[in-house]
Amino acid sequence: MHNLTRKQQEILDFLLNNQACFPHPPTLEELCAAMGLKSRGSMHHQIKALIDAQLVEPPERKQRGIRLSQQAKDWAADPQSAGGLPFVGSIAAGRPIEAIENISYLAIPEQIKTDKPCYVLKVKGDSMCEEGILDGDWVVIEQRSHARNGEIVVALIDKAEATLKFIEQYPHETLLIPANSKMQALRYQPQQVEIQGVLVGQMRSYIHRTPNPGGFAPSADAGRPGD
Amino acid sequence: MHNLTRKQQEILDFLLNNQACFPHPPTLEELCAAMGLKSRGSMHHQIKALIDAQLVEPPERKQRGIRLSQQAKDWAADPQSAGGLPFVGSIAAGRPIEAIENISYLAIPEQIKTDKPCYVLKVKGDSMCEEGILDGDWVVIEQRSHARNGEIVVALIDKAEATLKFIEQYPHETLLIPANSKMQALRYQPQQVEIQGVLVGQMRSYIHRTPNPGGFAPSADAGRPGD
DNA sequence: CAAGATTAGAACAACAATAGAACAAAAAAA
DNA sequence: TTTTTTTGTTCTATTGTTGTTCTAATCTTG
Repeated sequence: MHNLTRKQQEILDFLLNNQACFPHPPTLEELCAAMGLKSRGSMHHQIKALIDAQLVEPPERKQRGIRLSQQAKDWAADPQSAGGLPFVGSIAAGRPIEAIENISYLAIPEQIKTDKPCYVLKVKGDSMCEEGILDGDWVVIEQRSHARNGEIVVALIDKAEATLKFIEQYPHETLLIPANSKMQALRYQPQQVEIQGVLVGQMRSYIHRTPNPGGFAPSADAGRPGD
Repeated sequence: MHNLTRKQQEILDFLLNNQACFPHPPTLEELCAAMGLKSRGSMHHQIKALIDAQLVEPPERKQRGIRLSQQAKDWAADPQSAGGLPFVGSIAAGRPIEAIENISYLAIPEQIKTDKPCYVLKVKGDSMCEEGILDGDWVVIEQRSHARNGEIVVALIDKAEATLKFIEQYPHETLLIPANSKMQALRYQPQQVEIQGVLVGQMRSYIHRTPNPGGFAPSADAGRPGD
């Protein structure tokens, strides 16, 4: 996350500190003037880096000036949560993602996330239990809109329901496959299924967990030698 | 671990104490000026040692200034237990814990650890797969020598083999119960089993994971309609 | 003294930052 | 509408900065 050069940091700090000074988002030229540069191209080079770092909104070929991303503003408001990933809500098969009100940030170890933008969801339900993803687990999702077959994705179905499943995409249908032998794979038209991210990490707390959850209670007599 | 020379310690202290003074991470030259050296090369010689000691981020030929590693910052915040947890090795059922040479420290989220001393192990084997603990997962273990029935523990058997299992302790025997229906519970005399810690957290990376691991591959024909 | 630590200084390669030109899309003006 | 201006984008060449390596000299410590 902190792979900014010193100049990029300087520009970012400038944008954060002088946010109020500009009535409208500044253009490249205005920024050049404000920071003493003579070439728009040079400034763009720096801004591009900030866009890649998700700190400035990508303008998508419109001309509306340089605007800081929400992430950058959050980061300024709460430097503590720097590097943390947003915990955006919980996902239960068959419902929209249940967003939480106060977005909090979790410090996620490098090992279970990627360089790209990620977010965290809490899992509800057992549709992936045979993959070791249980009710109450956190999952780290890399934000992207495409996936390879066999990956586990957050899929939005008919723009209404969100679910965490294995995905298999074929020309004329998309399969969403649970990891629970009691459940069936779901068939959809490709255009019904919108990928919202791909699973890159998972974690679980055993601190407030009931000893034997999830229907996988280890029955003591399973293989228990007779006396 | 800390085989630093005097000068190296001095520079490290300087970096720790003056962290706030530098708006951006200092360059070698700035550090020279701040500490009264005249040669970048000399400063680099010292910084190199700190990089080797994992106390300064390796810049990988980028130019983003001298930045302390997370480990160094944690160490400063709490010299006793350095924020991150020690990753001490891997545990496979039926073998001693396989210690690794260079103990590294992982930053573990608050949510999956406790206030008490913890350490991290990598899991090998599928003996707990039905509890959602798969081969290759990391587990966070709270260091203690007793457990309640139904907790998952790191148990040392006959002072030789280590294993991760559910525990059930009775006056005259101790059961170590896997979460894998293909495996059997193990019976021991209480004095044969030494508890080395209790599971408090777990995490998993899907980044370098083969799509369908662990014998729980989602068979695409489970519920898949015929074409 | 001898070994190791520290330093200055030069030289180098990789990277970063810049200006400037040219282009395309959007917005504004005619 | 058409024309003009603004704005973001891309590209190249140039310059400056930074980390790195090396050598030799100096300092410290047992």
